[in-house]
Amino acid sequence: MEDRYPFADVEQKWQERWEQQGLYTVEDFDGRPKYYCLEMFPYPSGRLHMGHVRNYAIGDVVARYKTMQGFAVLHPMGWDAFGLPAENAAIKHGIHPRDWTWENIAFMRRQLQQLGASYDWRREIATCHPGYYRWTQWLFLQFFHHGLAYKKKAPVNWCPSCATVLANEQVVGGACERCKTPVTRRELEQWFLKITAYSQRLLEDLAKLPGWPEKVKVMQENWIGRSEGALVHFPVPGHDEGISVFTTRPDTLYGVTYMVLAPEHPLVEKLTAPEQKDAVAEFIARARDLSELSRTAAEAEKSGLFIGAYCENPLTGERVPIFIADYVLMEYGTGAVMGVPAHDQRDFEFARKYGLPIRVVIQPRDRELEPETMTGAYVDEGILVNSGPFNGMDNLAAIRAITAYLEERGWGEYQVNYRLRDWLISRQRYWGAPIPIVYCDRCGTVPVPEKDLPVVLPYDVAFKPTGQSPLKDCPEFVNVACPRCGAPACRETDTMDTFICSSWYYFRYTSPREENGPWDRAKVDRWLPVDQYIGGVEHAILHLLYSRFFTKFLYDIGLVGCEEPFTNLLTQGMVLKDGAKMSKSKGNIVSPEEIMAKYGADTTRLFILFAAPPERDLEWSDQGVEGCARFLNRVWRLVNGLLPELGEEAAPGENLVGVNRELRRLTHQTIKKVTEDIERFQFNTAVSAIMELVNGVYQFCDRVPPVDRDPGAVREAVEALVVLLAPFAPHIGEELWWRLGHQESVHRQAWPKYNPALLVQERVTVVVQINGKVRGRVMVPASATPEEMQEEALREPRIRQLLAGKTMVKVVAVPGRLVNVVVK
RNA sequence: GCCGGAGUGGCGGAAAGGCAGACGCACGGGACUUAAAAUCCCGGGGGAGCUCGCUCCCGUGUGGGUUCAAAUCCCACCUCCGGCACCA
Repeated sequence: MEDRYPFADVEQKWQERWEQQGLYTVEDFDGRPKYYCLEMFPYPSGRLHMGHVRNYAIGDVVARYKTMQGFAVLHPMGWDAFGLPAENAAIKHGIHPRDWTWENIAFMRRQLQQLGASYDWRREIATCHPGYYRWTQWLFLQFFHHGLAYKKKAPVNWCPSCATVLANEQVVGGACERCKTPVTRRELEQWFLKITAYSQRLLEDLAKLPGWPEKVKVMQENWIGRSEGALVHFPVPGHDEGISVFTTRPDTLYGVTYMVLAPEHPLVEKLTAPEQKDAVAEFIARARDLSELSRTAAEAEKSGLFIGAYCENPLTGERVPIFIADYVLMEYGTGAVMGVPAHDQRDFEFARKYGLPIRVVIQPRDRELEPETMTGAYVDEGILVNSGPFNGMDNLAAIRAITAYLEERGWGEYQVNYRLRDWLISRQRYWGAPIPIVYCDRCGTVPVPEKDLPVVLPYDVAFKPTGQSPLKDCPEFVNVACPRCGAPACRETDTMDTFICSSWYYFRYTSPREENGPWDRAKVDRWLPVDQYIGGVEHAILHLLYSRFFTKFLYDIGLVGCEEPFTNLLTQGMVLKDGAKMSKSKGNIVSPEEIMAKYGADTTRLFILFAAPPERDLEWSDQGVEGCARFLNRVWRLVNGLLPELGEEAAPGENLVGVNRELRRLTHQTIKKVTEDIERFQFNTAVSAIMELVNGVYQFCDRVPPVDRDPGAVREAVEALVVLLAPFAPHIGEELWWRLGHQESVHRQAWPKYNPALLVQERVTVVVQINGKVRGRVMVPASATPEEMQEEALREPRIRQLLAGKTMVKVVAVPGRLVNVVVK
């Protein structure tokens, strides 16, 4: 008999058969309730890494489990196929991005099939396919027609190494997310999507997502960064235009002793006094040269410069000196900040450095602040002083009162401000979806008509990171007749940020080959929203926020019926080796190919699911993998060894007692545990429970001679084992299922149900505690009442001995668990 | 600085207020074998006592609290990880 599971043969055999049978194809309308299980699609970088394996192993368990529960499960896979690495490969290795990408896709698709993942490959999509990006372009035009795609000249984050613009989201700590080069600033004409129009809804609707991890919701909340306050207008004597500032603390308005503008603020040039012009110009030049990194670097000294001009505090008519300082950001608020040194730490430091007055306008209730002796700003609550008509008012009340006062006089208004900025989508790159816009001298900016989509990427293009799109050097692409007037015109040569492509792919899976629109509405309504989305936490902000934005927009224009795309979200942890993320530079990469070649897909999957709960980081262990291989061999031997005595289908005997009854109890207990654990995504403990079942059946066989075994009870245990294991280790599950005499895939079986009556034990051991410490245990009938348990516990000689001479204060008895005797 | 999350044996981890350490890895002992591998069985939190069966004490980052009972709940603190960060 084979004593080793021949994984290579078994895996290949079943993968071929599953494909022939179309085991994983799902029809759109088949009467079953739907379940949409989605894993984040990969960038086709070349080959799978362990993070992918983890992601797709988790998704596969969920998809198989839900299928066995009777759902029609949509479980698709595709490729986030546009992006920079393809172009870098072109530059480095002289291979065309398109060819490179399609080769990678072919290789990685093969790897996913080898993993045994249950995808409906008929629904495969790739964002770089014209049949897909045609609709990416079409969706861009919908944004355009609704005024949510616009072009403006803007200071942008520029990566000198990648020679491209980066979205704010792609700048991490002042450096390029991809290559870590410090980001600099440039002024360019760029396309934007107006995500800020959805700030409030993106924030509010987080409350409608109870199935998302708190962590992710908080990260999005911080990213959107809502703050409430007032917009206050400070007139500048001698000028028509005043300075507007946003403040969250209008209650401190009487404490303003200076004003600061961002160096880029348009008013700086107009307001600067003649004698300060040179100094200001020098200051601005220095600020511009500083990269974003050093400018925002930690607690850098705040430097500023008086521009020789004054504005007026609208509440007091007081003269307020105007500074420029690089700590004020043009991108946030109005690019101007009022300085209240007494009640803002940053302003306090700035005022001390430049000798500006500090005026206390909020006094704490328990002491008196003196500007001369203060060592820091007072930012807590208190009572207003030095604040004209508002003296004596509680500062929280004063926020509202002063805002109302400003509004009455037209000096300001209540305002909500967001940190979120519009989404810059232009990329000066080749390998992306072309922005479907034509520039005509006569007609201006003209959208490409829908009938002319897709705007196809030309194949013959030179790849040089020049800072402008390689498409600029491609006359066949650039030169086009204006769609409106027919005159010679030029195409937009920038391509779209790849995050656009991945913001709507989950809709496309429902109708992947649809030609009359981005999707078939009935199919989107059938499948969406995604019931379970699974992927890395690194997408907590970017991808997930953009996808939510797209969905809300599409809902508003009537193209989809849901406002949130992903009902439940599981963010998996990283795969670590020696405590660190696997990376080339650390040389700690474990390749899935090698592991799968050595141990097979089932062992690889099993280990990765068993080693840690899915949300936590997972420490790779070669010995742990070895242990999982050993376990599958153990299952293999157990089931094959029992085959001869199992015979035909047989129901477990009625009213079994003793060991056979105990075996049935173990079987049903395991079904219960595994079901509950999968429901809450505790795959590691689900696998443990299956291991315990295997250990239990081995022990049963060891202790009970064949004549005493109930064949039905044994068959029940073995079949439960195989069926419960199947979502985790689909190949060995299938093979053993057929060996057990079945003629239909294990993956089409109904998920087993446990019988509660069989879980009940006649007698249970309960712990007896004295003052909370375990001092003994007694056997009682499972149905024993607290009183009976107490009686039984107090009859126990050892307990009586320990209680001798003590006064019993009270006794707590928890049925089936314990008796606790409290004594003095 | 602000916001999250986590700290449990040699290791990965388990315990949804009720026997801390399931399951697995590593380790030790035994069986099988000429031998090894594979496999199977048994044993492991720390300390102390002893009639060798068991008994007692201490143990879930630290200190306090709630409770008959706390890894779990509350308060304070320490450490590590993640996110945001001159946000006005």
